[in-house]
Amino acid sequence: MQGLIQLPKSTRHPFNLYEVLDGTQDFRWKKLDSEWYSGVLAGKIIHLRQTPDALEYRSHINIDSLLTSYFRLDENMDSLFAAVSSLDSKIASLAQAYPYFRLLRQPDPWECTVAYICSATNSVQRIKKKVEEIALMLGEEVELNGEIRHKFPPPERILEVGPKELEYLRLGLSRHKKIFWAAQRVIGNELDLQRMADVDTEYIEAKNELMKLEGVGDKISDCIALFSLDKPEAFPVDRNIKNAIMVRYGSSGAPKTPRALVKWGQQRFGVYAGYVSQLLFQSQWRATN
DNA sequence: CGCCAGGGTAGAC
DNA sequence: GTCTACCATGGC
Repeated sequence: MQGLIQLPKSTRHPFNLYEVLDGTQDFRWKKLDSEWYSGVLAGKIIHLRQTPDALEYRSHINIDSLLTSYFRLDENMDSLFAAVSSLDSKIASLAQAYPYFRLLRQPDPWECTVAYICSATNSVQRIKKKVEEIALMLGEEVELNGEIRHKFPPPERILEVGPKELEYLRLGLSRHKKIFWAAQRVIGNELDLQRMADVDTEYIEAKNELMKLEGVGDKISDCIALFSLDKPEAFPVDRNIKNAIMVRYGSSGAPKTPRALVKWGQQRFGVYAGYVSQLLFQSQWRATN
């Protein structure tokens, strides 16, 4: 079927599909041609393009609510940025410099967890390649308009095939074992990702639970919490964020150790910390790519 | 060939 | 609490 979703009318922060999907948060989007993108979201294959005032999709079922949630189309970016801008003038100018900025709400915390375990010490291109290879090898096939993609394999599937199978993918840093152990914890109910995504589960509890996984420390747990668990106070700090902060605030305006930077960001930006982290990342990313 | 990338970890202090 | 060598792989 085809679907059409009217886009929110914001002049300051208009929606731009191509800017958003070119971002580095969700690794499974592919360009089909000059207009259409292909993705696999919540186990559904989706084709997407933007018309002047709407988001157009092809899929097997109605995914209006899935896409509205994913792109946070019900969120008013103007008032969000007005609120952050009032806290900090440097962030205010970043919001102006990156009007197409969007924070995605990824529907599958398991996929997000595996993807970000793969992200450590890897380039975006390589993460995309490896995540796609995991889906290709172990995920169920899905088809739309002649295009074949694969769902991201659930933890059950990882457990079923064991770590050996993943080893062939050469994920590096013993990640085949880390992903297998993560699947074990999820299936054994030691880690309840659905509960972590619940609004009643505090950010800090979700983060502590995630950090019990091998290969998940401060930065990656914050990425998972921010991107797929709806915890906006998460403030992932990597080299890009650190550099972006150093450039703007200097050594006297901000701390230098990663741990202290997390605390600094969260105290300064509160429930907007995650948005600010992504904005800072964006600026650094665009400057070096 | 060797060097580097760069987040997490264990072990050092 | 902080510092550092190491991890596995691929790009250069």
